[in-house]
Amino acid sequence: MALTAIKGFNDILPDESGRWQHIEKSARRVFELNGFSEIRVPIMEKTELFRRSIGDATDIVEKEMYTFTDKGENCVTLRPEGTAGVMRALIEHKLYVQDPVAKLYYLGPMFRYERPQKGRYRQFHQIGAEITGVHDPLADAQLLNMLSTFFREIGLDEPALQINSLGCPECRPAYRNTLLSFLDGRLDSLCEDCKRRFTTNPLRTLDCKVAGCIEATAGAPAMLDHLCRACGEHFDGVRRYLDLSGTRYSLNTRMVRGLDYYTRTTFEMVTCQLGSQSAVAAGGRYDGLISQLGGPEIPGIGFAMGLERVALLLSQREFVTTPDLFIATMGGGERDLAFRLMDGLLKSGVRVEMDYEGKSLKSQMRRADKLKAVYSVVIGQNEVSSGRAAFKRMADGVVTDAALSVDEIAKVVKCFDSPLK
RNA sequence: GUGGCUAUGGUGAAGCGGUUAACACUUACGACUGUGACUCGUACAUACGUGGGUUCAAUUCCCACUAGCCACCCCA
Repeated sequence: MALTAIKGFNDILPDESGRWQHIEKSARRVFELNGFSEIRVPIMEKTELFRRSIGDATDIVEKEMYTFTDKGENCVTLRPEGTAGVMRALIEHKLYVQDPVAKLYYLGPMFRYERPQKGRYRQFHQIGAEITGVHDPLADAQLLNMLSTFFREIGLDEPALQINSLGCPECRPAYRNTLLSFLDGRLDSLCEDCKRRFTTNPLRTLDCKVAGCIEATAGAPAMLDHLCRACGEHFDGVRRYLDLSGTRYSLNTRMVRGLDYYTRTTFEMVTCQLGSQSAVAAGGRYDGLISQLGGPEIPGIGFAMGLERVALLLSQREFVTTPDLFIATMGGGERDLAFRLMDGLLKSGVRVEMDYEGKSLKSQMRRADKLKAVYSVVIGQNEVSSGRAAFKRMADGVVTDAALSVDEIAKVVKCFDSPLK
């Protein structure tokens, strides 16, 4: 095959797009119910934005970004995540002036140059939501509750919510030192990766999957036990509100984050059904990010979920739209009448299909069956002269006689319309 | 960036040195010329990822490349 898609860039074919639309529609409904508005931001930004927000030393910025110089000599990057662009827009348009609290959601493609594997591609899609301008843990809890509700709405019991707190610039450094001295004594029993992480990102060791490391860090100090007073109270507040709203969660004191901007509350929706890509959605609080990007001191919290992963969890489910009526014709002059009827029915909201190429009646009926049309009708000379036709309900073969007018046909077809449509 | 596995039609696959490259699904047409589903029949890979090599002979063995998948790293 001469021309193929780029590695890690996938087509979403018609048999999958229904599932994607189901996810997107549900997200919009749940988020808008919670008072979130959609924001649409560019998929490319100045590279500087991501370096400043995600963190220069993170893997994303160091080796995974699609960065290039455009024809005007600007260094630009295909967005590897959504929060940075949304915060840039918030600051650029001073959205916080009119309303100090912003609740925004976005959806669209993100790009990361990684080695593709299950549930992880170079172009992938996220739906995310952000609340800015609220310090109170009530915001954290509402966001988490909304996320859980979303998963319930699309029909998934999994994934499960896990939460943690990463503290703030006040208490994290001290904890980091505590952890370092703990690990220092056990360096020998850690895996090669973790030995490297000891200097680069010691918190990550808590998240290591190697058995030896899990054993060695069994009694490791947890950030949760080392939070400063303010962070501790905040986290207690989050938990209290989660309980009040009946949002189920568990603590995961070993959860860490890949982006530098996170503070305090962090969370993940995890599943065990997706191999190593256990996080279906993740996020946290980023109280320092907006000021770091040149905006005012405004706190924020948000999450992003990976649509490919959600779609994978939903992959057993069918999402197809079927025609209400298939019009078969005998050929010749009836096709004009059939086409006019189809046009009228389509305009009144009835999903109609008819044969395009003058195939045999048998072929047409087979097609009606394959498309899972609810009704079929054959129009030939008899029907043209009588002005009536037999509408056959495909599921059980029951036939209803009706006049060949848009209104009459719509009545027949609609009365069988399931309330789900 | 590092490993492992795999590459046969629209799809799922059998074949593992000489075959008309099975079988099933899908698709098309027909048996049933004004009615689908079930059944039956017919048709549908000059072709086995690409390039080399071994051999009288390679889809089958070897090498390289490329692609895909899975895992690591990291992440949603």
